[in-house]
Amino acid sequence: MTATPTDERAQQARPKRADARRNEQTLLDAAAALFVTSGVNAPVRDIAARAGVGVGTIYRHFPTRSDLIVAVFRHQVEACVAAAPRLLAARESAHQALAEWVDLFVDFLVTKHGLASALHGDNDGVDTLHTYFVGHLVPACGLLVAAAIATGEIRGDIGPYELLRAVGSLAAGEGQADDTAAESPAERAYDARRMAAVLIAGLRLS
Amino acid sequence: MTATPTDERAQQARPKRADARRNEQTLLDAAAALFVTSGVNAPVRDIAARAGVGVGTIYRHFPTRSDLIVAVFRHQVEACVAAAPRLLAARESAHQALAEWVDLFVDFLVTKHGLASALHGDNDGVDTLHTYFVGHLVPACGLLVAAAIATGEIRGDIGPYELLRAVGSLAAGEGQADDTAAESPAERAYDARRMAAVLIAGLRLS
DNA sequence: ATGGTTTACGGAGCAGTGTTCCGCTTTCTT
DNA sequence: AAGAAAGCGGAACACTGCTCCGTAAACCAT
Repeated sequence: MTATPTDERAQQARPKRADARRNEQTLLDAAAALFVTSGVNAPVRDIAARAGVGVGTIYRHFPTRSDLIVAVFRHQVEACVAAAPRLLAARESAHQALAEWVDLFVDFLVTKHGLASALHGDNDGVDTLHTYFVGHLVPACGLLVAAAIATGEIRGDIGPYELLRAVGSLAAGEGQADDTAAESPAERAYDARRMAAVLIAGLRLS
Repeated sequence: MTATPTDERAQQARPKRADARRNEQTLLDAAAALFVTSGVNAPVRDIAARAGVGVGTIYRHFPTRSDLIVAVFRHQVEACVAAAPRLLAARESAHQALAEWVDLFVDFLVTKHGLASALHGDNDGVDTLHTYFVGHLVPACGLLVAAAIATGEIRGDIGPYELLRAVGSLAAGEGQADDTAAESPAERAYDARRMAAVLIAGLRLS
């Protein structure tokens, strides 16, 4: 244990092979493209084929599908996290900031085919995905919730975790077979943003 | 087309064979039992094995998984439908009746492994399931919503269909890996009933 | 350059799904 | 009892996720 040089991983214990780095990026691009057209549950073989690699290569770089999804959406999640304090500072009311942030979050989820559903872990290795999202977004959401509680705008017995889960669930509902162009008054199509807004409204103290 | 006797199907054009009727019931029992232990996505082979029939027999009686699910839960859905007018008559406030009915509905969904998720149609032949639920529950929910709108208790721009979908989505969120026995104030575990209640509260006119 | 070592790749193959199809069995009718 | 109709069983196919290991590529020392 002399100086444990391996701890200094930042000093590239040994950089990955060139083709490995190239393949990782290629895979990310292929996955991102396929996620748009076929949703986050696109077959592994398809992603591999699109990237021009074998399936083994995918599993080496991204052991579980969650790892791949997280890698693809990392930037957008971080942007969402960063928006929380910004909104809080820019808006007059904390509740208003929370509402807008939730809208942002829902927008992010519904524009990715099945991302919200994937969060719901029907599958097995979804832990990574869930953990990542919770780990990053709960603090951001918590900031806004705490602020709104402090100003007495919303009830104090709802935690950011459950709120996030609820909003995520509402977002998962969108994207079904809903071609009722009729738009009749009482049978309006499902809109996750609207329902999320209702939920946030329900947080208010009477 | 003389008298078209086949139209009078109620007059048993020709009753199903005895073994067919027996198998259908056996399958329903087997499916119900397996749905409890393994969720509504239990493998077709398992259901067939438990009923002691071949997989072909399942597909003959229930062409899609939705048909089977609908058949298994028909009674409970009808009970839920029947509860709506009863609650409306028994409660002072329409909003209160709506809240209790939603609670009933959420309870029904969360006690069936993955039923709510199945409603969310990741799969293909979920149309039947979705159609059945919507067809029966939207009117029931609509009754309560209309009453609450009429009394001026809730906003008038939310339809029963989207409300039902939202509640179903919230219910789908429950049943994850959530063993946080800690129950810390801000990180409370997800409870679909609580969140559904918040949603219903959000319907109120300020 | 060259040889040896390490790293990474490819894709065949396994296991678990849903779904179809058709020869055989059971039931019903006469 | 015999023929016809209805129903059954499960092999077989298609499509998944995932593993494993022989082979190829990249790297490093000389």
